[in-house]
Amino acid sequence: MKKVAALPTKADVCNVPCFDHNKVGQIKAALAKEEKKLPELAEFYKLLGNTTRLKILLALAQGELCVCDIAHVLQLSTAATSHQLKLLRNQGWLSKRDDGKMVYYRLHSQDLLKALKGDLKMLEERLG
Amino acid sequence: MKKVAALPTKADVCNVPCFDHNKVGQIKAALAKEEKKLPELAEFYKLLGNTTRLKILLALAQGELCVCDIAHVLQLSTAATSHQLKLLRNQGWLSKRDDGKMVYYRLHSQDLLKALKGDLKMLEERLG
DNA sequence: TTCTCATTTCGATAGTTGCGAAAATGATAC
DNA sequence: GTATCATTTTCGCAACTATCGAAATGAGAA
Repeated sequence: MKKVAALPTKADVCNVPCFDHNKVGQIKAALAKEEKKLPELAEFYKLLGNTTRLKILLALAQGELCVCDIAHVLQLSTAATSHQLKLLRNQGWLSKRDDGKMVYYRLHSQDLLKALKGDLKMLEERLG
Repeated sequence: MKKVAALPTKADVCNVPCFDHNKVGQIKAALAKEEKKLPELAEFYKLLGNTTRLKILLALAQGELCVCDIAHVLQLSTAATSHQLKLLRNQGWLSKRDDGKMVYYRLHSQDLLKALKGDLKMLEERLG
């Protein structure tokens, strides 16, 4: 019966004639497994959905940099830069190295960069 | 002189001693080319930074679906579903096919799905 | 101590988002 | 024609989020 939680009563009979029980059930089943990973994937994409953070990643692709120099590349305050770096660090994409007063950041691995370049290439190559 | 717009005067002499002119200049030059593509890339990631839209894409990976069935898979109203579909369509990732009153959506190509699966795999495989 | 680079906390503002309600569209059926 | 149906669109909002400045705090260097 009630497969749809949001529409408690007569959802499948009266309100939504086009609703195909079987198909929807099938799709839901197929999605069930992948569904668990979607929040993490979405968080990942949210993190990358920002030009400042993308710029940081591309800058660090050139080698490690101190916060101050990153800030100058971004033309941003060190506080704001530090905040963005923290977001990237929190999801495990950056490593830091302390050297006296300075802190140097670098990419934790090349995997992210590879994915990023792959996506960019896909965007550039598509027709429409 | 004034390379940094946000810090009009004496930015490079007094306020920011750690600032390495050469390095920053190098990085900026290296980024110049890729920088133009970043807004588009960020828009792409923003679009994917949402579990509902990711779910739509995975659902359509199974084959074309009408709005109504997608809405049921998502447990969302048709209006809300239509809105999300439009966002995906606007960036060229979906095609639609009219059949009488119904409208069927499908993935415009498999490229997006491939990229998505690639990113997901990368997330799953990383150590940290 | 004092200076410096970096981080963190707080706060505010600006901006975005996701969706409901309702009107509009466009096709079918009667 | 009218009625109905699936979808789209417009409007608007309430809630959430993001980004950053200012200032306090850490932590190392001199």
